[in-house]
Amino acid sequence: MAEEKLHEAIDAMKNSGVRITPQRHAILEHLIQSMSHPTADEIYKSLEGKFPNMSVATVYNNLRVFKEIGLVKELTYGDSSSRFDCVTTDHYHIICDDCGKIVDFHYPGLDEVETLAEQVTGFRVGDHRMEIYGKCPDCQKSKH
Amino acid sequence: MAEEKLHEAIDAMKNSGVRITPQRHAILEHLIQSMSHPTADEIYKSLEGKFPNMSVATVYNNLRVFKEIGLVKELTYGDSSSRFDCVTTDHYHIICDDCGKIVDFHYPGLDEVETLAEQVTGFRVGDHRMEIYGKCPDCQKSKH
DNA sequence: ACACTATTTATAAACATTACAAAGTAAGAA
DNA sequence: TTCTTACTTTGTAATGTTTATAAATAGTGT
Repeated sequence: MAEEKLHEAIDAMKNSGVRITPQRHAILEHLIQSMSHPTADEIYKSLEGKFPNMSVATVYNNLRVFKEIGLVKELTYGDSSSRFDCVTTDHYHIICDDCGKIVDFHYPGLDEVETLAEQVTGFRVGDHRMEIYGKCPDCQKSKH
Repeated sequence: MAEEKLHEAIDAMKNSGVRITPQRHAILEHLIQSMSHPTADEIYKSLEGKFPNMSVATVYNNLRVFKEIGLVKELTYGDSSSRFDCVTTDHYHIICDDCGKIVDFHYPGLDEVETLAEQVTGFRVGDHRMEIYGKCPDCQKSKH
């Protein structure tokens, strides 16, 4: 499953003429395997073991490359640092206001919204993002 | 119209026990009158004339206060700096991938999505945000 | 294996945002 | 009105993320 996605991603890179380096391989693998939505720094730290000499710049560079190919999406919430999410299936995120937990949330998609937006604004729409905010079950229990 | 909104905002501040300073008044006024979605720095610069001694910190401090009262929303896109939007009526934003222009876009709201999200994830939902991305009419013409 | 070019690395720089302490001021009480 | 107190502002320094740069390195097609 994860193997499969990794191969697909590598194929996408080949098709885009992007070189496959060990660092890129590892960053992608981490993004696919980790169920979380890591920051650039978290990725950097978690690969320190395998790549003691890897630079933070490499992480940022490659996340940008992945974004440009469309393999990865950047999530900019209120916090200081961006989070990165492997684009696999269409899904949205629901975020806890208290503890910051991010949970994937599948929804049919909002094609009608995109269509209406095109008509109203004259834009040619390519994409959209949505996040839902609330209080996760754990934080609801600990009502302080 | 703008006058009215300003008064409402000031009342909201009074009710929350937040002091009304000239700086806060000016920042709010600017946010309401400007049809754009300014960054903290843009607000700071545009008030240089009236408040030559105002600190950037004041702008940030007060934007945080306004956010806490619910008068203002912070918009974090891919760019480096956040943008701030006066909460008036429910609306979404459509953003040009090329030139970064932000256009307001009214839509009935996505209550069903919130409801479904509650059921699926167990969160208690409070809010959501959505942005649509595309190419604005101007940038469509100048096909480079 | 070679050559060409993209990529990595290390470091410094840029940038937005926050922290802090001292000076100033809004707002209610006397 | 004046006083008092706690909240705000200011100026500056610090923090933290992200980008720029140049030299060293390593993929990839031939």
